Amino acid sequence: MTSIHDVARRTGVSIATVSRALRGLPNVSPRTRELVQAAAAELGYVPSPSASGLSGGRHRAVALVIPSTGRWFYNRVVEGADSVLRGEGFDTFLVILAATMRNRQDLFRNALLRKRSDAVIALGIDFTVAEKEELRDLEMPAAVVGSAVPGVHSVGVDDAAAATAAVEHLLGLGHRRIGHIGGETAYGMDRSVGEDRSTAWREALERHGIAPHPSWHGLGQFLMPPAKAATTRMLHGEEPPTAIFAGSDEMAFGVLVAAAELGLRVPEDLSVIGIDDHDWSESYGLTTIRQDPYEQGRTAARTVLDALAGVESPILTRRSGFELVLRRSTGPLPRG
Amino acid sequence: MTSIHDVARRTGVSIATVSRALRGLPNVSPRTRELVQAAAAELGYVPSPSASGLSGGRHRAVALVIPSTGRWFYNRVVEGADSVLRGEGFDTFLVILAATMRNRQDLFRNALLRKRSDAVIALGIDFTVAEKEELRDLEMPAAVVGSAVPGVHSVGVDDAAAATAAVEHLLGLGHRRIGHIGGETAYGMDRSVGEDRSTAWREALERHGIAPHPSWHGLGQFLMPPAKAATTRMLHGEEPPTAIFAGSDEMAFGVLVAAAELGLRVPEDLSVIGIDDHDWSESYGLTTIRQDPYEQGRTAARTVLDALAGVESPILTRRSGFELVLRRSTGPLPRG
DNA sequence: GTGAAAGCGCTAACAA
DNA sequence: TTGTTAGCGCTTTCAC
Repeated sequence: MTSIHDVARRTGVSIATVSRALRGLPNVSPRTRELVQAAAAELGYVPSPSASGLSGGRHRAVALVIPSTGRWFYNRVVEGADSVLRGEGFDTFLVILAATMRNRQDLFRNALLRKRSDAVIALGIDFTVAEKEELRDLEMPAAVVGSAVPGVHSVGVDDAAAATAAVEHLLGLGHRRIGHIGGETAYGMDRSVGEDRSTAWREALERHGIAPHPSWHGLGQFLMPPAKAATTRMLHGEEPPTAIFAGSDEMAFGVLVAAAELGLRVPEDLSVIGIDDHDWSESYGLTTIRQDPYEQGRTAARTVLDALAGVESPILTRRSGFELVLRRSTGPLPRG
Repeated sequence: MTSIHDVARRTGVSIATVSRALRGLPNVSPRTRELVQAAAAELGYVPSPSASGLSGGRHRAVALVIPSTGRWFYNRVVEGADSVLRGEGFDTFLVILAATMRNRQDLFRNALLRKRSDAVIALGIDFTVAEKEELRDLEMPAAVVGSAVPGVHSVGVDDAAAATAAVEHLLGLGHRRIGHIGGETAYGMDRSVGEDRSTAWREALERHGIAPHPSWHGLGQFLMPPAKAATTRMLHGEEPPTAIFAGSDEMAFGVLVAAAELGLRVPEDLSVIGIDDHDWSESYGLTTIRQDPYEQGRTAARTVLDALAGVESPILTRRSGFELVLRRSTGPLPRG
């Protein structure tokens, strides 16, 4: 494993100069810098993260905290964040909050995390009050993806607006009995995302003078199987809806499967809309509100990287865009 | 950030003793050890991975190399591996082989990876010959999940056997026109997994005197959308199959969606079987060959951890189990 | 059973 | 512009 000394020896300069040259610091003559860079490349030298972490406090790693690996959204964010991090020479290490609460004690106060990484990106997590404070008081850059935490950088769609757009689409098609499969109860999930979407659904209906029937609100935990089950129950209820707004595309898939099993045609008998534009949505012909988690991950990564570089942007809550994608799963309310 | 010195001061012993006590090394009196452990707990002391990495060469981290985050199988393996790693105090850091080849140069020779982690777990990767050698010659423990690499620890199902079981199931139901949606062409994937399954399909048919029609073999890239597209083409061909064996459940979902769109009833008009037992398969009523990637991840993690502890097991290729899970997507060939 | 001291490979003053 | 030096927080001889 070649060290900084090897590069120094090879170039005839001191290790301090090698360090400066390689990190792009000033006070290095262009010629020296070139020489050093050439030697480093030739020798395949890569600075030891342990050593620089110890001495300079820079570990060249950021922690990515996710509730689980099981949802499309998280995976996309992880890939997005990792792509810019790796591009800048940072490693990404994963903190998966398993179903067991164990890993979650003092989540952000956790010394290991702090001793190993330079920044934290946390996604879609239903933070406790204590955790929000920990996050805010963390002595390193942090960003959250999904929901806003006061005092911390965040990226995400405006959930209320996105959900409203979905419901308005159904209302515009003439539907009035509009059900909703929400995700707000899942453990460890960002509660506010699910709640904001559900609240927006309810309020949109009420604005149009519709009082949602209690059976129109099902709980899908942001997962396909429970969404399917909830939909089946809903469609068996009295006054079944003619349209369903699912809080995520994965839940919308569950709605579609449930409908198919009951022999309902989509969109003739039931219109379905989701949020996300999952990789599979086009194949399902699912109408949805598209958002871009990959880009959100990239933005979060850039934010913490900027902060590490001293470029502290004042913008705290960043809203990423969304758009309605029309496909085959929604249609006008048939004249009854 | 409390350091080893704080613990030493608090206990009145030297830092060397603290180090020994905490790591469970011999030559520490029981009483001292207790005192040290108590003080460490009280102070919330966690050894700095950078420092121990630098001095002792133990980083307490393992690299998890995955092609992408987009497939269920990988995610399950990652969660499984992470669960045991974290349990032993190791961090998991991710190396995602993006679609761009960039990250892949000298994959396992990559100094950064070696300077940061104690072991490597690589999954489902279509290794080049050079990479297989790098992996074998790596001066740290390694394990692969999915396919066997000669000379390296590996875990995975016997793909040929699992695929054969799937096809035999369809044959047993009387089907003879059995199509296959395979995954062997996807970039960056472990080619042998897809190929082994496809070969097994072909051989099973041939053993029964059936010459598979060329149109019966579609390419699904281990992803749902291309699997759906390939299925649609296959079912539109001459001599459409009465049953389809998909190389993974995600591809089987694509088959189901394609069939539904064409108005085919499952299993009356088309039987479908997959491999995996994906989280969603039960909701789809999909008959499948179940395997357990979570457990495979755990096994891989234990293997490298054992090796790090000096317990080098001689078993190189570990076969993990599979079983047929009967659901509603397969049925007897209707008498034509 | 325990401590002192030398390093691991870097970064960050401070000199020159 | 460059080099020297003192750590960063541990592990690991080697003494005691």
